[in-house]
Amino acid sequence: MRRSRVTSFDVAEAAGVSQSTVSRALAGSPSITEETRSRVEAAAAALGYHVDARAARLRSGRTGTMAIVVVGRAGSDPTRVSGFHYALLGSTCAAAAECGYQSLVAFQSDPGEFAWNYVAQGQADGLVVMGTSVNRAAWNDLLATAPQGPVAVWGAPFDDERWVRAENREGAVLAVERLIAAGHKRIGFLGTVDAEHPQFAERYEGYREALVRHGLPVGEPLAVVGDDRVAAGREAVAAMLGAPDPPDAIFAANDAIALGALEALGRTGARVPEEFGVVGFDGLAAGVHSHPPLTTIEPDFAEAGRALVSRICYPDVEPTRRVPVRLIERGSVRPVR
Amino acid sequence: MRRSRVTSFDVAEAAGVSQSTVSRALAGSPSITEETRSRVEAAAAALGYHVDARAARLRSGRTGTMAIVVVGRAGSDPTRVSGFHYALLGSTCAAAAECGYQSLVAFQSDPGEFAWNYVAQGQADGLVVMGTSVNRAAWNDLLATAPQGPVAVWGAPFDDERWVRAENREGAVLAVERLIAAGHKRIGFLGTVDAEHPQFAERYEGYREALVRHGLPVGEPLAVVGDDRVAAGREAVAAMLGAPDPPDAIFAANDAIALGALEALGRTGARVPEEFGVVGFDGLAAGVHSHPPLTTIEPDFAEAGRALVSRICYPDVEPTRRVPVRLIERGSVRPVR
DNA sequence: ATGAAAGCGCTAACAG
DNA sequence: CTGTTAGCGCTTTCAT
Repeated sequence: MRRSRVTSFDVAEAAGVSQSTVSRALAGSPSITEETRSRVEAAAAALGYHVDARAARLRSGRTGTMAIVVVGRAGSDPTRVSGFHYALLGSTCAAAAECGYQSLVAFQSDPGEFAWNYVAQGQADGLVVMGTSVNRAAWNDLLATAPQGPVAVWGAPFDDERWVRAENREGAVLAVERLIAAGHKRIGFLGTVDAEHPQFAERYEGYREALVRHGLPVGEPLAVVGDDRVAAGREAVAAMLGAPDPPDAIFAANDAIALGALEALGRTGARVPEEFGVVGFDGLAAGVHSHPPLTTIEPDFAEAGRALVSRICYPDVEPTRRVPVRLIERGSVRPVR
Repeated sequence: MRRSRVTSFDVAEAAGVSQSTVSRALAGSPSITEETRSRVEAAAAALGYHVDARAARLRSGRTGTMAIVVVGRAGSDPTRVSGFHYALLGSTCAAAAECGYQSLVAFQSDPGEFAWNYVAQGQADGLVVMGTSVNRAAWNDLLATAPQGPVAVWGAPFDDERWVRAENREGAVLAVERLIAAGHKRIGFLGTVDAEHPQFAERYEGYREALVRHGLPVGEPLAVVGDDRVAAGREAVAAMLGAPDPPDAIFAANDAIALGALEALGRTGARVPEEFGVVGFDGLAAGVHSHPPLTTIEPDFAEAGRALVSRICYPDVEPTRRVPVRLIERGSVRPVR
């Protein structure tokens, strides 16, 4: 006859204390003698006891869990989520663990699977949403639902008080100054700049700022069309090179676009980095193996995870909204002379 | 004065039914009139009521949650988890959602953070573990802990009854036959084959089988050393090319090794794919942007996720252990003449 | 520093 | 088909 679940009462009996003492001892309450605590811990270990999270959560009202939603492109499966968002997801889970939180993760891309009310359902204490800005339906649904509890957002195509972002402007300045240092004079910007792409707009701002500061011509942003950024980058580069007075370097609004650009450049026979420079943004792992390897601006992922998570773990402290970035030298810009 | 949480009693009162009817109606019990159900649903919506998962879980004993642990390399952060495991993680979360399960995910790489007893703690109904086989400490810890509840495993360096794997042998046959079709005669195998690498051993088996079948010479597996597979692949290829009678094509045990090999090959000036063929295994996204793009064997990720998850959702049905694979033609093998 | 008692909000067994 | 009732196992007052 199999005994039912070991409860804190069983441990209490074995340790010769009350059930509430067991609870306190195992929860690390300071008002428990070290001696009592170790007796309780020994009894718990002997019986193979584990606090039942279901009961603890019901009673305390907290869940110790963070809901993390990764928004993908409409109609696509999680396999095709960008490496950037995977890295950010990983860092966010790690940051949550640092705060003693678990991570409930959901990949959502299509209407019908959108769900944000994890807090209302008692599944989590807060919500982190990250993903591609191109999925308007998802972001609109998030806006319309107005989930309760603390929320932190990365990648939304709108400005509100909940976002966390990379230092996009500063990163763009780094990128462009690197190209300038390599001797490039006509530097183009690859990326759509409009209200739907606030991150790209910030990067364009930094691009402009750096060029103006150095007295170099500022190009119009060359819009990339389509949700497939790589393909978009490929096509945009073709358009750019076909125009009169083409650039001799480009700063791409992100690595996916830059990777597409690199491909197209390779096909036209442009010599990168000897004659043509390329810098991306995001720190994509795929850029390590591209030809040539992609020089890029990488946000500090660990800090990004912490910034997102701290809005939920520490809702009362002033939130960090900007995450520092750094230049990763790989091989798509020639060495500084 | 803020009212406390809306409960099923409030909904019951508003709908003029008993509390248990509310519970049944919202849980989709078939023994509820459609008329009653819609009245309850209307009341619930009007009050903004959501079933409290904490209470439901305590009472029912189930959690509707799957714990997914991603094992990384010792001392590394989640940012450096392989793209393969990210894709598998995504597919597993998606498969869990298909079964109506939530996914609690944890990245673990170092002793001190290992935790497998999610079921004992009432956090999940089962456990999926995936990750790199090189982290012996983690896998040993898993073995030693023997967590309760259903468990499914991908990537462990040992054989037991819980693993799920790709059709490694069949995939290797596909890879090697593709190289043979391209006219290659001396095909090498890049990867360590020993008890710690059961997946590589299976791939070597398929490699051997295909070559024997076609009457071609079977090479010894060329061990790759170090946990960084890319670097290992780079070095192994150098060794292979330095040996007498070097191969004119290689099948790498996985894409990371193949990517390293491609790099080293490029540096030595070998012309891939015109004179030298390379095929990898895993379907890594980074292989899309390598030079040349990497031809590879890709497991069906969606099926992999389902196979893992079904061990937890449907513990009574005969589990699927093998996941089908397919050849992804990219560009590292020349066209069939 | 510890014990006694209450009750979190729900599901499920049992009636009717 | 619906109502009544009894807990699930814990955390947290309130005592002592």
